[in-house]
Order: sequence, then C-alpha cells, then structure tokens
Amino acid sequence: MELSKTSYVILGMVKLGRRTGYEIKSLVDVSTRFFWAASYGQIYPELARLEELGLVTGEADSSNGRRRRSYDLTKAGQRALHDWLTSDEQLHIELRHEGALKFFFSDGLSAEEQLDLVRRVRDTHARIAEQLHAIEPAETGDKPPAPLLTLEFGIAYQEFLADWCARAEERLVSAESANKTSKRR
Amino acid sequence: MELSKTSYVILGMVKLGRRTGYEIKSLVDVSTRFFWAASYGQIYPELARLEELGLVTGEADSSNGRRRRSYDLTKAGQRALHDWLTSDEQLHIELRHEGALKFFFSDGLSAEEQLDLVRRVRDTHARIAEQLHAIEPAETGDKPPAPLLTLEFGIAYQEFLADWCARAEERLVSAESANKTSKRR
DNA sequence: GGCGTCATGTAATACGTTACATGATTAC
DNA sequence: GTAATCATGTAACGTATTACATGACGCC
Repeated sequence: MELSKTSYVILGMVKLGRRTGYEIKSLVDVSTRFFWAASYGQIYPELARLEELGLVTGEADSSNGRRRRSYDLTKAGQRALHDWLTSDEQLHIELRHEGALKFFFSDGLSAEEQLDLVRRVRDTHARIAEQLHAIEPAETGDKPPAPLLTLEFGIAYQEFLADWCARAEERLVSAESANKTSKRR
Repeated sequence: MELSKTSYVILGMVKLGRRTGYEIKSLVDVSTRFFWAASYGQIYPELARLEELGLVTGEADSSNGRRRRSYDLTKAGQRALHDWLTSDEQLHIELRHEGALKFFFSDGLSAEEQLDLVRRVRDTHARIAEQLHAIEPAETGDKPPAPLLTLEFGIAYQEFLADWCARAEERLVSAESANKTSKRR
C-alpha cells in the first residue's frame, strides 16, 4: 500500500478546502477523531511527504496575518482520494475497547463490582454521545451531506453502546435479586 | 501506568487456566481480538516480563509430548488483575473504522459509488456477525459467564452496525429516486 | 514422507502519541 | 501586559504487526 489511512484523512480534509496542518488537526479533533484520530506528529510530516509525492501543493499564506503554510489538492491528489474511496480492498476496522475487555474477564468480580464496571462503561458512551450532540452542524443544506450523516452515525453508535450497557445492568440487577431470594429460602 | 492493557489480556487468559503463549494467542484470536487484539510479537516478550515482575510463573511442561512453557498466575498477578478490573481510571476506548472514514469524505462520489461503499461496510459487519454466531460456547452453565455475555455483546454490536448501514442504504436509494423524479418534471 | 499444527521466539518495520521547543498574534 | 490561541515542527518513546527462523510431533 502506497499511503496510510491517515494520509487519506489529510487528503480528504484538504479536498474540503485549502488547509493548514493546524486546521487539519482542529477539524480531525471535532470530526473523524471518533473513528480515525490523528496527531501533529503524523500530520506535519505526512503533509510534507504528500507534497513530495505531488498529491498536494503547499504555499506560504499570510492571509490572516500569521505565518503559515496552506495546502491544496492537486489533480493527482484528487485521483488518489477518489481511488481510495472507491477501492474494494478490505476495510480496516479495528476496535480497542477496554470496557468490553474487562467485562470479558469479570467473572471473578462480585456482583456490585461487575455492576460498577458496566455503569462506568455506560457513562463513558453516554458522555461521548452528549459531546457529539453538542457538535453544531456548520451548514444545513437541503441534502444532508456526508459529514452530517456520519455525525448521526456516531450518535447512534454511542447511544447503542450506552443502551446495551443499560440493558446489561438490568440483567445483572435482576439476576442478583433472584440470587438473594433463592438464598433466603 | 505499570502494565499495558495487553498485559491484562495475558493475565486474564492465564487466570482462566494454566496457559502457554501459543494457547493465549489462539484464545485471543477467537475471543478478545474483536475488541482487543494481540500478536506473538507482544505475547512472548510480555510473558517473560510478567514473570520478571512476579505476576506469573512459567515452567517447562511436556505434558502433551511437546516442548513448551506453561504459565500460572501468582498471588501478585491475581491482585494486579483484580486491581485493574476494579480501577476507576478512564477506560481506553478507540475505534478505527475505515468505512466511517470513507463515508465522511464521500460527498464527491456518485450516488451509485456511495451506495456501493455502504454496502461493502454492511457486508463486512454482517460477515463478522456470522463469524461470531459460529463461535460455539464451550460450556453452558446455568448462569451465563462473562465471556458468553461478551460474545452476545459482540454479536449485537456487529448487527447494529450492519443494520445502520442497511437503513442508510434505504435512505440513499429513496433520496436518489426522489432526485430522479424531480429532475424528470 | 509430507503436510498441518503445535510451539517459541526475534528483527525489522510501521504506526502513533506525547512532550517539548519556538514564536507570533489576538483578545481582554 | 498577559493569557489564550494560532502555528509549525521534531525527538523520544511506546505500541503493535509482519515476517522470518527454527524445529518437533501427529496424522494420513
């Protein structure tokens, strides 16, 4: 593979408009970071590399009174982005979920400890869902553009996770009370 | 932080029974890998390190005719595992989803290309859901132990994602037909 | 005899985060 | 004037994957 997935985040952000590295990072932090994060340590070197490859062109830009470097997509960059978007290669999908991991190993825990754990996981997702709800959609055209649909997806995703935890909590509570009842007999 | 999350995967697997590095890898590949993966390159060096730290004890084990090294949890290892399970530190939750990423940048695509993309994402999740359905629960005790509940969670998770894609497909199709109708007028 | 699996391990490489260094401009 | 933000970049570090090397055992 020529480019990393993170390179496409950069190309995509530049496609949406002339961008500086700083702007790309800010945009990523309120949008793609929930399913594809990126840091300065990746963005700046990668912008330089993409320029070498002829996929973006950078130029000094003092339009806002600050010294900075803005990038545009080249034709080759547009092609690379489109090729990636329509490629039928296996999608990279990866989850690292410490809550699920703890849950998997939670058989040694007491009922209360288990419940605490599920509650913490639910809180985490509920908080992220709130965060996403707070993101104001910048423009409201007639057709919902992809970033808006993706935001909707993110909200549904976090709420699904929070709901699943809520249902698991109910199950744990009722299992526990059933257990106490049978012991009392 | 003393130990990485992956160390706890190892400790957890050893808690479930005396294990070799090879066994840990095999177990991870059919269980935690869907929310926390691990490779030989992590497992073997980390087992050695955990032994140095006194959290596991390894010993040569030829019980099955092959030369191998099996590990057990020490008291300190059990404590470390329990402390992690009940710790209230921020949970590490991270998603890398190339499908969502492409979707976010899909505004330049044609309606058909967009639809293809969503279909590919749905297929991916539907396939993983099937894979999970195929995992036979080893033991069926009266109370569902945590690994089983986690498997249920994994199935619900993948099915949620596939369903969301299916609904998105419907929306795309109806938006497209509405668009054609209005153009015809 | 050969293939598949069991089994251990490491080296090279890639990927990604964090922290730091540096400095200009803007808002209060 | 000073704090926040804009802005660029790198070095150190940590994490993880891939590929390779090696070899024994069991089944057909």
